[in-house]
Amino acid sequence: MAGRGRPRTFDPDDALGRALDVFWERGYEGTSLADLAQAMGIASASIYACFGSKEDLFRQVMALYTATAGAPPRRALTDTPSTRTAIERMLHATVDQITGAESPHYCMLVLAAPTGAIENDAVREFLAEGRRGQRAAIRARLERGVAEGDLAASTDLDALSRYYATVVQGLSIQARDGATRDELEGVVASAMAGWGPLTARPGV
Amino acid sequence: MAGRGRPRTFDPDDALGRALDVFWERGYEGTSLADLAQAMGIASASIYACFGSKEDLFRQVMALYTATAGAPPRRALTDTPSTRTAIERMLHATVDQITGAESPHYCMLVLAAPTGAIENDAVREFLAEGRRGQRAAIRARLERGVAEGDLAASTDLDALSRYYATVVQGLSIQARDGATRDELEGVVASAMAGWGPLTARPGV
DNA sequence: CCATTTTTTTGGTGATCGACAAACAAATGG
DNA sequence: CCATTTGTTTGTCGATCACCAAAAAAATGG
Repeated sequence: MAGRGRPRTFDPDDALGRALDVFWERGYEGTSLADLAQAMGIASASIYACFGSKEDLFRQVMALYTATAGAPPRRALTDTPSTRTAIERMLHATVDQITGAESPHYCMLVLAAPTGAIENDAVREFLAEGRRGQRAAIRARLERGVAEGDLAASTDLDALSRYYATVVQGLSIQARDGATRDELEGVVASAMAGWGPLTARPGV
Repeated sequence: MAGRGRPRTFDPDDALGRALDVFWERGYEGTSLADLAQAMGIASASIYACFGSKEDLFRQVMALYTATAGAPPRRALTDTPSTRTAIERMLHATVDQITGAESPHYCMLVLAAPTGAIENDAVREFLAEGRRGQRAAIRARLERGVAEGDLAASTDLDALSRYYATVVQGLSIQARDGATRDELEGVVASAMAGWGPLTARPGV
């Protein structure tokens, strides 16, 4: 085993983690290959040999990001029995994530590349697809609530899921602007205040 | 009057409007001076002579943006007697603004430069300051509601203003991802559903 | 030892970035 | 007509962009 040629002098997983740090701090377009090469401790030619283009590397970085930073909110959504509590815990997990001391205060899916040069359209669409996935996950959880009799069948799942997706994404802007964890908990509490009116059986 | 030297061959206000279009489409870092020069119909040297650096131009563009695109939500906030209706109309005006056919579907204050290279920190802070102004305007309107007896004095104005600012900013992501006007109206309605619980006098 | 395979190192590609200097053009004041 | 002032045109600056070719290095199989 172990292949034939010259062995790698770096750990690709470790290098990917360092690339994540840089992309997280500066966004997609704000990060240059020189930045990446320095942070990853390898020459840019090695980046191309191991990860492909800058865009390829970014997609692999986002896969790592989704698997790590994205896990807690996703788990809160699926692992909580009560639908209402599932949404609430998902929001709290999001706040936790974007106010941590270890990393920049925003969700990469939301702010790593919302605008930019035309040539990077594919990257923006890639992230937009991820965000649509966020909303789809929320909607799926609400559907499950209806199926389990936890939520009135008359609930407007489109509106409700989009509403909470909007809050999740707005939180990143707030955190980026310096809002504290406590302040964002207040936002979450406010966002949950509408749960009763929004899920009540109409006309009953 | 009319100065001494050679007269300008272009209208600065018109050129500023064209610069706004480009910055709006591609964000701050995604827009190059070549893009601007072409859209404004003048050489880049003329841009420097008339507007200063790229950053200077962007600040003037944002002043124009705030005065035009930013006016309807701002007016809805101040010109509506009922506090609740003022917030609601502000949200509707925002949805109107970011789903218009004439311009990209997002608020520049929110998405023109949320992340990017370190050298553009000043621009990001400039926009962050504008966003904090958004929330301050909402808060000021709520304070007025309290002063006018329209809102219970016990209302948590910090949390409430931050909550609606979060929704306003989240709407830009939703619109950018293709949400229709009707879908965003549903988000606004959902966001307003919490108004009653959030403004009720506690323990009464 | 040698051929093969794979990675690293080195160095540089053309393109584009924001910004500006110098030369030229068009107006006014005298 | 001429000096002055201001704007435009032209050309280009050094830096940086994403990307890659060529050569050298380090492993394996025979």
